[in-house]
Amino acid sequence: MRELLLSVRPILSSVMTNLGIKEEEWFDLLDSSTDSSFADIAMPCHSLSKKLKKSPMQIADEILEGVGEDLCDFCTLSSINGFLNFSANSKWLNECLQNHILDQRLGVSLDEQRTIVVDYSSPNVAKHMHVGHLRSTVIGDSLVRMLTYKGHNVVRENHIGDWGTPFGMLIEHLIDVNGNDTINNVDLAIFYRDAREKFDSNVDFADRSRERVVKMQSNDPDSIYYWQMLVDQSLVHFNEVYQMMGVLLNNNDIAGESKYESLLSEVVEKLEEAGLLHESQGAQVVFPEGWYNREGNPLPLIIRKADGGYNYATSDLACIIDRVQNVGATDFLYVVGAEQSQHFAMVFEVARKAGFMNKKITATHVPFGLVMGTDGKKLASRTGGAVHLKDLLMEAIERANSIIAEKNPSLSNDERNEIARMLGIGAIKYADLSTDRNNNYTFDWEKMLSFDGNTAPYLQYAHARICSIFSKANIDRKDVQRAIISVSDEREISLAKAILSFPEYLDKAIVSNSPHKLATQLHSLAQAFGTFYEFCPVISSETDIFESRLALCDLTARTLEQGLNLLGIEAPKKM
RNA sequence: GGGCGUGUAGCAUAGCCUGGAUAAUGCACUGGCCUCCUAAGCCAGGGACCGCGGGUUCGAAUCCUGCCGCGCCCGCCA
Repeated sequence: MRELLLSVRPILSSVMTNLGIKEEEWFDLLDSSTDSSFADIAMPCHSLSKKLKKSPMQIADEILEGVGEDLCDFCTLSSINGFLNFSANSKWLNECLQNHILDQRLGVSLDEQRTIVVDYSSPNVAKHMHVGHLRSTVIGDSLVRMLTYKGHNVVRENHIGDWGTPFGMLIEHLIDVNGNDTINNVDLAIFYRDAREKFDSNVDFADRSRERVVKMQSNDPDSIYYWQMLVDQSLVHFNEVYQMMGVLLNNNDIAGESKYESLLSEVVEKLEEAGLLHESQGAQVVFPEGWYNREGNPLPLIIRKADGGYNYATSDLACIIDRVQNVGATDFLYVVGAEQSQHFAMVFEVARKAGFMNKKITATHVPFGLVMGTDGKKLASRTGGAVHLKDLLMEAIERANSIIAEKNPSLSNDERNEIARMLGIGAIKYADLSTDRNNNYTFDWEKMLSFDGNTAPYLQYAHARICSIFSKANIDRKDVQRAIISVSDEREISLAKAILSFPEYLDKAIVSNSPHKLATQLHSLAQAFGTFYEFCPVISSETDIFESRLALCDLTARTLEQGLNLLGIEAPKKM
C-alpha cells in the first residue's frame, strides 16, 4: 500500500508537527501493516512515548483526534494498543482502480534508464544444456524481462564456453569422424564423450589434440573452420532449448569466451601497470585483500597460468573492460550459482582496484542454490549424469499434456498441445522462481504440476477462468475499460488491494533481484480472485455491479498475465 | 581452520535488509460447499518454545554475539 502511504503522509505531517513530533521521528514508523486484518498501513507510537512522556495509546489517540476528518478521502483511521491504523476506503480504492484500468502499464512506473548487462545461461559448446543451466536461464530471463519493463536498456549476454583446451580434442575428433563438411544431427553428448574417451585412451590422439589447441589459439584458419562448425551446431541446440523454454536469448546475445580472447594480454598489461600483478609459483596472479587459503596464506586470483594459458578470471576481467568501454553499461548482473561467490567477489575487487570499473558502475553477483532431487541430493539422471534440459522440458510438457487430457477432454489436440507447453514450461519456471533463489530447491514433478497451491498452473487457472467469464458474457475486454468501478464487498476490496499492489512488489523484486517477491504477490492476487470468484457473481449481477466486477476481472487478468510474463510464463486463455 | 549461504507446524516455503500487534502461505490432515461465470476451485478447523544460549530494546523470527546442524567454496577447470 505504497500509494496510500504517500497520500497519507503529507496530511499527517501537519498534525505531527503540531504535536511536536519531528519528521525523522515518525516517517519510518508509518509503514505497511504487518497484519492486513488490522489495517493497510500502520504507525506504532511506542517509540514516541519516552519523548512525549505519554502512553503510546494516548499518543495514537491524540494523532487520531488531530487528523479528524482530514483523511476521509483516503482511509478510515483507528487506534488500538498504541497503533494508529489506516485502512484504505472504497472511495480511494475506486479512484485508484479507475486510473489503473486505463493504464497500459498497470501502475508500473518507468525507472531512470540505465544500461544493464545481464549475464546468464552460459552453456558449453559441444555439450548438451543440462539441469545445471536451468536456474541461471530461468532467473536471468525473468530479471531481463522485469528490468526491460521498468524501462532499462537491458543487454542480454550469454557467456558460452566456446574456447579452451577441450576444443583441441573436439576438433580432432570432428576431423576423425567426419571427413566432409557437415555435422548435422550429431548427438553432442555422445560426440563429447567419445572425444574425451579417445583423448584418455589414445596417446596419438591426445598429442594431436594438444597441437590443435595451439593451432586454434593462433587462429589457424582450418582449426577455426572446424571450431566454428562446432559452435554453430551447438547454437542450433541452444536455440532449440531456448525456444522451447520461451527464453529471450538468441544468437545476438552470444558473448562467448572466444570474444574476449584477444583482450586477455591487455588485461595482463593493465594489471601490471596498476602494480597489482605478482608472480607466484610460475603463475601471474593478483592478491586481493582479505582472502586467505586453507593455510592462511593470501589467496591469489590467477590471471595467467604457469603454462602461459589464461583462465576464466582473466576472461571475466576482459569482459568487464569490454562492457564498460564498448557496451557503455552501468550495471552488471551475473546470474551464476552461489558456489562462485568468492570468485566474483575477488574479480570485482580486482576490477575496481585496477580501475576497470569506477564507482558509478555496479557489479552484482546474483547467486542461486542447487537444484535438488526428491532424494535430497543434487538432481541427477538415473545413470548419475546431468539431466539434459531438453529431456526435462519435454517430460514437463508430456506430463502436463496427460493431466490436461484428463481434466478437460473437450479441448482439441492442437489446443491441448499448446496449453500443455505453457503449463509444463510454466510449472518448471515457477517452481524455480517462487522461492528465494538463495535456497536450494527441490525439483518435484508432483508438486510443480499438482495444479494446487503456489504453482504456475494455479495462477494460470485463475487467469483462464477470467477469460472464460468474458467469453461467456460475450464481452470484449477493451469495452470494460470505460466502466465505473465501485468496490464494496469485502472480497472486492481484497481483490482491489491485491491488484493495486502489483507495482510495489515488482519494484521490490527488482531491487533485490528476487523474482520470488513478484511471484508471491501474484499468488496472493490469484487467491484473492479465487475468493472473489466464489462469492461475487459477475454475469448474473445488476448492470452497475456487473460492469464494475467485469472491470475488476479485467484488471486481475491483465495483472496476472503481465506478472507471469515478467516471470517468463505464458497465461493461456483456456485450460 | 577460514569464507559465503542456510535453519520458521509432518513436509515445502514467505516474512529478516528497514524490529511493532494473535508469526503468514501452500501441500498433507479433518469437516463442509457443484440445479449457480471452469470443483484444476472455495469455506471452516487442528497443527510452530521461528536451530540453541546470551545481549540490545518499551518491544526480537527480524539487530548484535557465542555455539550447533546442513550446503557450497577456499591455487593454476569454468
